[in-house]
Amino acid sequence: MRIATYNVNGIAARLPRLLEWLGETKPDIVCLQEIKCVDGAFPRDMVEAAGYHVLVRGQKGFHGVAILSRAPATEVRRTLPGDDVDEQARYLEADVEGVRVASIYLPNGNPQPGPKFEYKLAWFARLRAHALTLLERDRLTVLAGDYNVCPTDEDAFSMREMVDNALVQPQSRREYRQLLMQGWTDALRARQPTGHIYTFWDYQAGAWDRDHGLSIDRLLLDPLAADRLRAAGVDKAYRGRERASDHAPTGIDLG
DNA sequence: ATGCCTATGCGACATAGA
Repeated sequence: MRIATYNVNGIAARLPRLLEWLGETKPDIVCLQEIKCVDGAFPRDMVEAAGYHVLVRGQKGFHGVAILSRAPATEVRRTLPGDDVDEQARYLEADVEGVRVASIYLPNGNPQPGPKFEYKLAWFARLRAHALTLLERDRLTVLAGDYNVCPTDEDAFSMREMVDNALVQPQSRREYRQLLMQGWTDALRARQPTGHIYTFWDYQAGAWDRDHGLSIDRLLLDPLAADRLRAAGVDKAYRGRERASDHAPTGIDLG
C-alpha cells in the first residue's frame, strides 16, 4: 500500500500537476495540504474521475487539508482536539482499509517570536496530546503532512540563512522530538538515516536550481506501520515541472 | 538589510507562505 503526502499550495492552480502525479504514481492514500479553498470549491469531480474518494476540510483562501483514497474512507475527525475556537483548517483524520491516517498542516510560525509562533507551539502541543491517544489504540496509523519543522541542521540547506526562522527554533524542534519520542517512526529518516531528504524548495532566489531545500514534509508511523515499511521517498521530479508546487510529493510503501 | 516568487481574495495591492 502506497501512502503519500503532498502540499499542493493551491488546489486550483495545482490540479493538472496533481492529476498527472496520481496517474503516474497511483498512490492508494494521499494527504493533501494547503488546498486553499472551501469544501465546495474542491475539484471533487476531476479527482473522483481519476479514481479517488475525497474527504475535504477546507477554508477560504488559506490552509485547508484533504484525504484522497482509492478505497472508500470514513472521516474520523476534522479538527484537532484542545481548542474550540481554532478556525484554521489544518487537520483531517480518516480510516481507510484498516489504516488510520491523518492529513496534517502544522502552522508555519513565522515571524518569530510573536503570536504566530505561539500558535505553532500550542498547535504542536495539541497534536502531541492527540497523537498519544492514537498510539494507545494500537492500530495501523500514519500521520502524514507538512510539519513545518526542520528537526536537525541537516534538514535545512543553510542554518546561516535559517537561523531566525520558526522552522529551526529549539522550541519547534523540541516539540517534534517529543512527538517522535512517544513511539513514532519518521519513515524517511528510517530509510535514510543521514544526508539531505529535501521536500520543499522556495520559489525565490533560485532555490530549486541551487538545491536550497528544506526537509519538512514527513510521514510518522506507529510501531505496526513501521514494521511494514518497505520504501520511502520524495517524488522530487514534480518540483521541477511547469507550475509546480514549492513542495514535492513524499510517500511510503507499506508491505 | 532586503527582496527574490507564487497563490489567493472582491483585487487594481495586501497577506501569507517557509
